[in-house]
Amino acid sequence: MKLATWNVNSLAVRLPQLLEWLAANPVDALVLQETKLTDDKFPHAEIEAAGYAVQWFGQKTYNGVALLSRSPAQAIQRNIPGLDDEQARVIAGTVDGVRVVGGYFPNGQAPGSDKFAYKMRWLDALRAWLALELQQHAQLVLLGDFNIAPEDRDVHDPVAWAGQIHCTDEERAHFRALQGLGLHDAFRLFEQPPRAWSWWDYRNLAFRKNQGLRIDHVLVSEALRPRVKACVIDKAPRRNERPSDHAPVVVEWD
DNA sequence: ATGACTCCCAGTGGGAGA
Repeated sequence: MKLATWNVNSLAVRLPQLLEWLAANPVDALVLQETKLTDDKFPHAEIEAAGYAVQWFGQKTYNGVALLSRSPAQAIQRNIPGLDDEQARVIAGTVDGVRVVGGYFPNGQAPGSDKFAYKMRWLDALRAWLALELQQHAQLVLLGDFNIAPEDRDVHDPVAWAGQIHCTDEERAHFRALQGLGLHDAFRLFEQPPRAWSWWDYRNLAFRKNQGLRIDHVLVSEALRPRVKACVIDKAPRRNERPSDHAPVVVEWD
C-alpha cells in the first residue's frame, strides 16, 4: 500500500499538477491540505475521472483538506470530535482496513500569539482523539502538514530558526507526545539524505538554495511500523512552474 | 530590512502563510 500527503496551496491553482502527479504516482491514497475551496467548488469529478474516490472538507479562502483513495474510504470523520473548530483541518477515513488521518495543523504564526494558543489547544485535542482512535484501529497513519520541524536536523538554519514558529520547544514537545502514543516518524525509519525538507519558502530562491524545513510528516502506528518499506519526499513537483511551496511525502508498506 | 513570493478576496491594497 502506498500513501502520500501533499499541501497543494490552493487546489484551484494546483489541480492540473495534482492530476499529473497522480498519473505518475498511482498511490492507493492521498491526503491534501490547503485546498482553499468551499465544498461546492471542490473538483471531485476530475479526481473521480482519474480513478479515485474522494472525500473533502473545506471552507472559503483558507485551510481545507481532502482524502483521495482507490477504494472508497469508510467511516469518514471531519475535524476533531469534541473540538469546537471553525477551521477545516482534519479528514479521516478507513481505507483497506487502515485508519488514515489527514491533518493540516495550525501554523501558529508566532509564539505567544492567539494563533499559537489555538495551535496548542488543537494539538491537545488531536492527541486525545488519536489515543481513542488507536484503541479501535491498530493500523493507523497520521499524515499531513504538521507545521512542526521536530528536530534541528529538520531545519536548514537551526540557529536562525531557534525558538521561532515551527521550532519552539512547545511544538516539538507536542510532536514527541504524538510519538508517545506509539506513532513513528516513517521518514526517520530509514537512512535519508542530509538537508531533506518538505517545504521551501517562495522567497529568496529558497528552493534553488535548498533552504527549507521538514514539516510534512507521516506517523505510523506500532502495527504498521514493521511493514513500512520506504518513506520519501518527492521534490519533483516543487520544480514545476507555479509550484506549491510544499512537496509530497510518500510512504509505502506491505 | 517591518522585505523578498504566492494565494485569496478584494478592488487600485492587505492578510496569511511558514
